[in-house]
Amino acid sequence: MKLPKPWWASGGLLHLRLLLSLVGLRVDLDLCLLPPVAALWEELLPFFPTRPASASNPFSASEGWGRTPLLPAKGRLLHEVRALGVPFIPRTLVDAWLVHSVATGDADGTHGLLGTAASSAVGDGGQSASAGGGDPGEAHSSPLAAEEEEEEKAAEPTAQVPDAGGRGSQETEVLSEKSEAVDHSSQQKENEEGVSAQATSRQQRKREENKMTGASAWEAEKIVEARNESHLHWSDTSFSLEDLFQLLSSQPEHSLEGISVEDIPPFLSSVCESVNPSVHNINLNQAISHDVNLHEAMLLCSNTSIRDPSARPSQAQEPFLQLNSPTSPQQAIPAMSLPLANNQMRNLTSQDLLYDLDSNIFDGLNLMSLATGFSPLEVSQLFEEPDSGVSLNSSYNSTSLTNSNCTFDGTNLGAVGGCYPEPRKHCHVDHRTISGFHGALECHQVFHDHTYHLQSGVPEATSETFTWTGKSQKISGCLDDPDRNLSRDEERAKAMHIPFSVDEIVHMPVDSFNSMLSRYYLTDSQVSLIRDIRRRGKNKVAAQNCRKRKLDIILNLEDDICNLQAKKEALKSEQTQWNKAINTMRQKLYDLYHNVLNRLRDDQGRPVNPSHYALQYSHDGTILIVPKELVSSGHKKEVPKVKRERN
DNA sequence: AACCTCTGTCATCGC
DNA sequence: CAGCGATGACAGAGG
Repeated sequence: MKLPKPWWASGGLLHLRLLLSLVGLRVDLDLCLLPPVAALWEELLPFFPTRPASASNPFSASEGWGRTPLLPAKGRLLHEVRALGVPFIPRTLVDAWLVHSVATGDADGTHGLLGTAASSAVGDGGQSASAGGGDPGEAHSSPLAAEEEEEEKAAEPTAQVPDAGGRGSQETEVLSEKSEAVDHSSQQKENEEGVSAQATSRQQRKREENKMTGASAWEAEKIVEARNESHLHWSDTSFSLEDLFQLLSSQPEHSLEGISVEDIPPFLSSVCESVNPSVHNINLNQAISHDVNLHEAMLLCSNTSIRDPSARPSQAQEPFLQLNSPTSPQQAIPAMSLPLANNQMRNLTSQDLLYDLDSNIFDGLNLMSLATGFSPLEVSQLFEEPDSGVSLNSSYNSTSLTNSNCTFDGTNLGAVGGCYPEPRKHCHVDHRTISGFHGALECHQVFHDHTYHLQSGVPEATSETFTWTGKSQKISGCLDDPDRNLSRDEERAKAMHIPFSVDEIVHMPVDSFNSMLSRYYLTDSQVSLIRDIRRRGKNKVAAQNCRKRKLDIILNLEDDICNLQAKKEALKSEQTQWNKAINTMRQKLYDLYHNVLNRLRDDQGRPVNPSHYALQYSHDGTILIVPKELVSSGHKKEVPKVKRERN
């Protein structure tokens, strides 16, 4: 029978990963332990593009999607385990391997990953799993004998789906490596050659199966061990789609049961509902059939009602990269609405603000992604919840630095040229009152006029009329009073019979002043006094302007303090919201963790006690299911890699 | 009387 | 070099 082109060769594995992510099983568990996955496969399979038309049941071996000889290995392994009297009856190949390796005390090399310490651990786990029980009503009465029979049948030659350079070749290689001692690379190279490789692998498998049936028990055990080893290698690579089918088909009591979306772990549902509480039905079919990326798929439930995915096709792809992009921060967080306007985001702290936020928040996201096994992209979706209160686009009404016009250069200050601050004439500013401000948030926008009017030619701007405080007011009020108290210079000028007023002397232009001195006959003392009066007068105005500028600088600095404090408060509020979101995510992670562990079943269908097993995330991206005793006893490095998935 | 603020003045610097 | 503005420092007036 000519088999169709393996559809996983054209992106099927991506669909697999997408599906696993959708069902919240990014952690690569032993999938045969998870009946809902099989159910989900059954439901989602029609949406894969090149699914063979004849394969109405992908789990059926008769359609060419049959099981590999891995399953007989499992059967024999189970048989051995049962013969060893291990109380914990494994339901999966991995469990069988674990129990077998422990019970046989093979603690070295590949088999001894658990170590001797694992013996009691697994035993306890098995007992506790039996004792811990869970729901006895869910107990599956799956006789091992029937399973073994089925697996023995599965030892028959089955057509291996060719997969040029794919996982099929790896399996073929695995199956034949013990009997033929074929080099991996050469085998893979052969498989890449197409039909000839397919025929070769088939012949090798036949030979091995013949060996399996005809070999002695010792040989069979060696083969089992070899397969266990190869299974480790195989699991080191990844979990192929066909393997999934085979494992699922090895447990017919699970493969066809309970096909419903409800079997999907609640993680995705919670995510979608959190994004849009009104949307309760997850359109998984749409998510899959559209061949969307994971980000969009997880947002489909909300995109249909909230956003138009086509409106921002690029935003959904690399939000984190865009977020760190200094060019378009408003695009960086399209769905988030932090309480800062986009322009203010640029104006205020700009990239530093975003960087600080990113380093805190998205480090947290990345950490969470590490902890959960979800990508930061997926984790980030949780923060797009509209009810999270985290908003990047919501307007943040604060006085910005740009409005403060904190420019202290001489041009804006108007210092050069001797300008008076016009508003100061009409608005008496009590600096002590303003200085009493200690960063209260109710600080107002202060418009400081830094322009100082020219003194020259402006008689009202003289020292006598300048209404600053105290003495100046007294002086200005006595301008036209002949009995007013004269200033010292006025008194001196009056005593020296200077024919000009002090105001004229001070504010007269230099040329006019010089010509005036030349036109009148004046003694040297008079000229000296006139020059001193002019000098002191000008210096007095200059001192006033200087003090005014100094005051304005102080006021501007206080405004800056006010603005910065307001921003600080806003950032604190923002941080609080992010912390809430992180806590929400942490709780979801906790729930997901227990949800995954609760889906594990022992041989009697009872849930595995989550208190005895743990998901261990290693640095290389693998996720291990290990007994907690091993984790706590510090044998992490000896823990066998039950399953792994590489992102 | 002590303290503070305001103002004027001087000395100095830089343009 | 003179003129001028800016500014620190000081002193006196006034509160």
